Amino acid sequence: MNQVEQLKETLKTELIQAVVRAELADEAAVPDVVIETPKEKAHGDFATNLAMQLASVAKKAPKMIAEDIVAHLDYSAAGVDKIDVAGPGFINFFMKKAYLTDIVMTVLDLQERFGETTAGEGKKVQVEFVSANPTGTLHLGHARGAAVGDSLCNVLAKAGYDVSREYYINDGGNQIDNLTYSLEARYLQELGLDWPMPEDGYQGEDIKVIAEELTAAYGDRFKDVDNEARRAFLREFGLKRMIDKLKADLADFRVHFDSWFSESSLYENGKIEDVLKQLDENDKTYDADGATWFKSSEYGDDKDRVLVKNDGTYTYLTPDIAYHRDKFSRGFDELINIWGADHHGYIPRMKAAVQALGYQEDQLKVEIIQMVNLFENGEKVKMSKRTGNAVTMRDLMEEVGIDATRYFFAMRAPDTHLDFDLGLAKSESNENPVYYVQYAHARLCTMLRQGKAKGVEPDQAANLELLISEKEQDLMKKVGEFPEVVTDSANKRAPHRITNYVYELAQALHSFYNAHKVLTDDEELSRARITLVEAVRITLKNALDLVGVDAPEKM
RNA sequence: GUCCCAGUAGCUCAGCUGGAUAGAGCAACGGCCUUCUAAGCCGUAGGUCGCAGGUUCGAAUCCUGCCUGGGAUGCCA
Repeated sequence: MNQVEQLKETLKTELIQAVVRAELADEAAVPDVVIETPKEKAHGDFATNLAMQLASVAKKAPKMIAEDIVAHLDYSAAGVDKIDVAGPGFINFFMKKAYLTDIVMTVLDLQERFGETTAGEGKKVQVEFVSANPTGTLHLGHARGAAVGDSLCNVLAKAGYDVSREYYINDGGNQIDNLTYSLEARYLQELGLDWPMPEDGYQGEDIKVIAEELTAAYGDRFKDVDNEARRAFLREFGLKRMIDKLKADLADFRVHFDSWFSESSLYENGKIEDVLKQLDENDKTYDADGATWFKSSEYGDDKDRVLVKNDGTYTYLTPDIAYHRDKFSRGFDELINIWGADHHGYIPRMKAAVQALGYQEDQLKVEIIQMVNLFENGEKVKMSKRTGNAVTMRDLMEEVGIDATRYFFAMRAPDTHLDFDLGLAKSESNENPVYYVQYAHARLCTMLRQGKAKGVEPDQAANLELLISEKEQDLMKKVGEFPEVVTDSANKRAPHRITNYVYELAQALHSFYNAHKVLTDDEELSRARITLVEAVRITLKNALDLVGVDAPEKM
């Protein structure tokens, strides 16, 4: 447990004791004590609404109750310096300041581990994200999903979950046949044959590029073989190329998966048959109109869903159910799926499937990534200037850079529509929040460098008692919030809380920087401040790591 | 029709398991570089939290209804 949590726990315990001593209520009758951090500094370091909550139990006015509690509180045990009763019955606590300097010491102690919490209790969580079809390039929505998914994984891991990242490769359906036929056409055209593209084939440049690679490597070796043999080869070749490209794009975006799960493996291992059998045994399927149906409406879905079509093939849902069963069989306590908004209507049937297989509904969590609209100069950007096609993830990375792209996507709640301002993301000015926070880190590094040159370095033995100004204390307080922010962000599966925090920390740093000179003639004070500077640097770096943004040492 | 998301300052958004005077950035206006990076800081101004009810000591936050914008609703994947 970190300082701030520790402090709050102690305060809670002492408050309950005070309530009992004041004979306001039995220990069992005391409601859950909520300790909040007031927005207003005049309202102290912490505050509680306990007196208001007790009003009905103690049958007294909240203000009187508050006075009673305060009168019976053991200040020194609670670490409290001063107390105010204010407003309708709030109790405001001004804490002894030693806890702030303890925070700095802890950061120096823990280094890159500062911010870790135990909220996840080691639970095994799998996060499946991106999972774009291996038939094309990654676009805006995928980029957002990648940024959010990866950041969420980082946050969950920091909060004590055992996290596994997985990409589901949809290589089983007929879109792969389509890919094969498209590649076949491009390949044979490359060899001079007049071979038509399939009707809804993939027209993209990437297929042509693969066809060129194919002829460069194999020449006309697959020209005069029978269709089946040629297609089997092209299928495998094309798929591998597409997946390699996805991996490369994602790696450049600093996103790495622990596993790439192949849909077609479910067919090969008979896992689809298995899951159909299990659903049948659980009495969750029936036959009608020549098809096999899943009784998803038993679990709140709008209607039942087809699993096996009347032509004997599976719908998309069927392998997906087998896939989720497989995930659980690998021992995960919880599954998180990050899906594009176009899969939104799919949630109830997947949750139904999970329950029909005997798992709890909330063991599967689905986060929806809402649409991204690109803007430049107030106008909507639909096409890439470079290619004339839809804007891809790689376009974004190249045009605005990885840091800005990842920061901007991590910055907003995932399930809200996002307006991405290209001009803003590209601008190297104070309008751009990415530069603001990176600049803060660079500043910290500069001070540390110059301090080192003068022999002033961070020191656990520094006299931090000297850090008594408002800006210094604000900064220490902000640093101390980090573990709570991590826990909160993980619990709510909301990585944008991290970018909010990063911004606030940078703000507190810049404000401090302008108010005080760190390296002065006063060696003792300089040492204390440079120690604080180091703690802030570590915290800022740790937080930026969570959202996959670089922390530069110079700008 | 049903479901989901959004509606908060001129713009982009935080805040939403109820709490004190609703926050930040940008834009506007006024200050601060002989000082560790001015990609920064300090200040001023800016609001019927979409509308109407309800619950509560207390509602941007919870409930109901409505309005506006976006999206989802296949024996496609």
